[in-house]
Amino acid sequence: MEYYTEDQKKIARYAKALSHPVRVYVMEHLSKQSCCYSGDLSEILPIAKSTLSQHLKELKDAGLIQGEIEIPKIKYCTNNANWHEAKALFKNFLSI
Amino acid sequence: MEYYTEDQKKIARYAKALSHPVRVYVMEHLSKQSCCYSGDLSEILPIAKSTLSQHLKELKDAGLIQGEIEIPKIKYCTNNANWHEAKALFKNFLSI
DNA sequence: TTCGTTGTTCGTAGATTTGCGAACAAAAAT
DNA sequence: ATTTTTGTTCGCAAATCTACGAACAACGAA
Repeated sequence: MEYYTEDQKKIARYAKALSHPVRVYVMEHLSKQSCCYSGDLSEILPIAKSTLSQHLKELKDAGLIQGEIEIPKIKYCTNNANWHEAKALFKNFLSI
Repeated sequence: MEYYTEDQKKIARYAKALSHPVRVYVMEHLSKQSCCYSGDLSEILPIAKSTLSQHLKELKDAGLIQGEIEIPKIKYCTNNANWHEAKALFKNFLSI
């Protein structure tokens, strides 16, 4: 038996990914410049590198961002397909 | 030192409130009929009454809903001021 | 080869979340 | 006074989240 729609589950999943100020910050940052390096964020945010890495992994697991190796760094960009899906889902959900 | 803006913190707070399918379901349900009773939801959703009560409390603590005593029931309604704030914040954040 | 840079993964700790049933509280109905 | 209805709170367990430093991996530079 399915009690929740796929959309409801997706909204909850994306909302969970955005349920921490660091991750909201990152997504907002990426909205402005589409890509950035972990090191850039690490200099700005008051958290350990390892903690930041975990937050980025959380966003990556939710599909909102993706990493691209650019030796010796990793370039993080928004995953546009999923980001647009998230936007559309929220737009509908919030009846905006 | 403030690292995150108030808006970022609010978005994270509201997102956290919406980070579970049950709570997305409830808000969607309330969007359609503005108010409902805990018992109504309890008949629909496959969770214990006590668990549902916790989810409603979570939404209440986040400010998205409010309860009104209507003996012997409690009528839950959306908290319109905060729901609109949440909409506006997400709208801006998602650049919709 | 050794060093420096970048960022992940590991190990750990404490807090929070999710879930349930049982117990409880408030008030109307019998 | 007892029962019924409605929903919360308590007590507990398991899982997840957040955070840190230390250790590690990959690779270019010296």
